Amino acid sequence: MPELPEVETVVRELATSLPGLEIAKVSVIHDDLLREPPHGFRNGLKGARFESVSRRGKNILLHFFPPQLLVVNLGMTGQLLFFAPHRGGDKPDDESPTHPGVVFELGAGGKLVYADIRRFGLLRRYKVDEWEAEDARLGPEPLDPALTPADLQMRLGSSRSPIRSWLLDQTRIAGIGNIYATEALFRAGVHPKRAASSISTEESDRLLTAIRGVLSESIQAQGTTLRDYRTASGEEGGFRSSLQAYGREGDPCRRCKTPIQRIVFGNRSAFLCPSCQPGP
DNA sequence: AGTGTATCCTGCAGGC
DNA sequence: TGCCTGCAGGATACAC
Repeated sequence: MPELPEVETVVRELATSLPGLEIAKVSVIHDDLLREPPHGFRNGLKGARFESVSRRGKNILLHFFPPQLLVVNLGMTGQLLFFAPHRGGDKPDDESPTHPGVVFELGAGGKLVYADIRRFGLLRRYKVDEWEAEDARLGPEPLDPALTPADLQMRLGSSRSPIRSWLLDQTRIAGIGNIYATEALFRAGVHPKRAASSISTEESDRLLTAIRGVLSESIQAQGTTLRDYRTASGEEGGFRSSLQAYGREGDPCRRCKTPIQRIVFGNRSAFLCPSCQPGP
């Protein structure tokens, strides 16, 4: 679930609540979520003050003072939940996540909880320059106006990989996952198995428009909840009912009524309308 | 350079 | 009710 719109939603919420708060205590429940020993992680973050929150691709960037970053990738089922300080009468048990992985107790009495059922997520600390090196490995942001249709086509031009695989590759373009790749290709009328290099100028224009449309509409709806995704305040995203292809195998295409088809390649399901998205 | 496969892990839906 | 299989938003590593 957590693709660009879901991550953006979480980031926007956290950006209104975390800055200025200090980490009072760190509890690591599942150390397989980290890339370093838990004691180093705890000691490195205790006393750190949140400065800002931002996003890069599908990564949540928590910026601290003194300068360092905590970069959170939600994997498949990760949640980053903010709990404001309690007042009398609250029942914390009702809102406690079922699969906490790391708990940050905040100076003001609130807490930030990373929860993750499958634990494919990752919490990594970086020095600022270390992160810059990682950042440089990611492709451009699809919503960045600096990315032009001509840029996209130039990047596509050199690759013979299927366009769906190309879109999922974070080093080529950052933030797109299986749901939004599926939806954008449907909107653009491009078959998921078409070679990236075979995409025409007109098609890459349509594709970029479709990518931006589906991502920004989903951000408006606070993302897509299939099962586990929640915003930082625990809400479900509302974009699921707007999906036109993803998960709709056998259902009629909303444009032409042809049954939506499911195919599998690259170890992932792809959904398409065989009529609106003619084969490679 | 690409692709197919496997891995990490848990939970749920569907078939029997 | 229970057991089994397949499948899931992601990232990465491997052999070919």
